[in-house]
Amino acid sequence: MQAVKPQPLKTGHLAAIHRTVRNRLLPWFSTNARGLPWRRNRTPYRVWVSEIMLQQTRVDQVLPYYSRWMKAFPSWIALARAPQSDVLKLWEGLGYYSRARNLHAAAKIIADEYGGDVSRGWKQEVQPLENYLKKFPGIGNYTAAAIASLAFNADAAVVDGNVIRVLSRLFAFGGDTRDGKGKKQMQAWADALLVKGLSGGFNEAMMELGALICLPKNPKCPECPMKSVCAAFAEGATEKFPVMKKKKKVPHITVGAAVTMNRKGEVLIAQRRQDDMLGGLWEFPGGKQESGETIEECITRELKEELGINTAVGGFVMTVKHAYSHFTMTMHIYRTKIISGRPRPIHCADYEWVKVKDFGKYAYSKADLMVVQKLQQGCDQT
DNA sequence: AATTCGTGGCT
DNA sequence: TAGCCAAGAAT
Repeated sequence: MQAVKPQPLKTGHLAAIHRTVRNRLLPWFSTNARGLPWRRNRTPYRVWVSEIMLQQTRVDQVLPYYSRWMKAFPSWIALARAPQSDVLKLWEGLGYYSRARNLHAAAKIIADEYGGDVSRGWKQEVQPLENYLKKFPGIGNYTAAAIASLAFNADAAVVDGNVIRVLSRLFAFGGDTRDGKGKKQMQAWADALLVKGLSGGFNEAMMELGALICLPKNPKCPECPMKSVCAAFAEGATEKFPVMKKKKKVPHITVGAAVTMNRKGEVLIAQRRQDDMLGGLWEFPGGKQESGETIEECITRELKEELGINTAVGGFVMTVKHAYSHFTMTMHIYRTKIISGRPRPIHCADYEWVKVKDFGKYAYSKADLMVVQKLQQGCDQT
C-alpha cells in the first residue's frame, strides 16, 4: 500500500486508538455482534456470496436473499451449473444486478478451472492474496480484503462506508473522503489499526461499529467503545464527519410501457440486453417518452423499435413511480393490441408470450414487479 | 476522475 | 417529503 503522509495529529493518537481497538472495540464486538448466518461457517463460498450481496446493501435486506441463495446454490459447482434465469430470479429485487451476473461468471471460473476450490488458482507469487481475488469479476478493493480476511485469515483491512465514517470521526478528517487522497488516507489508517492475526474480527468490528453505533445521523456516542479516543466526539462535532462531496441530483424521465395480450390470453414480455441496466431481466416492453410525444405515441414507437410490431394503444393499466440509482422514473402502463407484424427481438435480448399464472417464472426489476402484481390481482378477481 | 449501475429505510 | 446513503465495482 502507498505510504501516506500522516495528518497533523496529537502525539500518540494513533497508538492510543490502536490500544482502544484491542482493549475496547474487539470485546464490544464479541458481545454485541449480530448473529449473522455467514459468521457460523465461514467457507470461502459463503463469505464470497455474502460480501457480494452486502455491497451497497444493508444486512437486513440481504438476510432472506442469502438464505434462499444457499438453499438453491449450496456450492460453487451448484451455482456454476445453474442457468442465468434461476440466478437472476433469486437476485430479483436486490438491485445492482451486475453483481449476480458477475458472481455467476466467477462461479464458472472457480468450478471449471479450479474444481470449486478458489485457492487452487492462487499462484503464491501473486501477493498479497487480495490481488489474486481482485482478478475475479465483481471483486474490488473492499470485497477482496473482506474475503481474504474473513475466509483466509489474511491481514487485509477493509474500507467500506462504515469504516470511512468511523475513521473520519476518530481522526476528525476534514478532507473529502471520496477523492483519491481521502481514499488513500482511509486505507492507510485502516492498515495501521488492523490487529494482525485477528483481521476478520477487526474488520467486522469496525463495520459493525459503524452499522450499530457510529451512525450517519444521531450516532450513539455514549455507548461507543471508542469514545475516549474519538477526535470528532472530543470536538462535539461528530456529524461534521465524514466530509463528502455532494452528489448531484438525479434527472427524472417519463416512460411508457405496454401490456400486450394475444388471443390465448398470453402477455408479451421482453428480456433486457445483458450489458444494459437491469441486464437479463424481463419487462413489459416500452421506453422513454421523447419531448413533444404523447404517451400513446411513445408506446407505439417503442414497440415498433424494440419488437417490430405495429400496435394500437388501449386502456390504462397503472402508473408506477420508481427511484433508480441515477434517475427517477414515472412509468405509465397501457394495454395494447397488435395490428400487424410478429414480435422479433430487435432492441432486446429475447421476447416471450406468457400466461399470467406463469409470470413468476421470470425475473423482473421492482418497477415491473409492481405491474406483474397488478395483473395477477386482476386475474384472481375473475 | 466522473459515471453508471437498484432498492429500501430513515429522517 | 425529498434527500441521504448503505459491508462498492466497472468503465
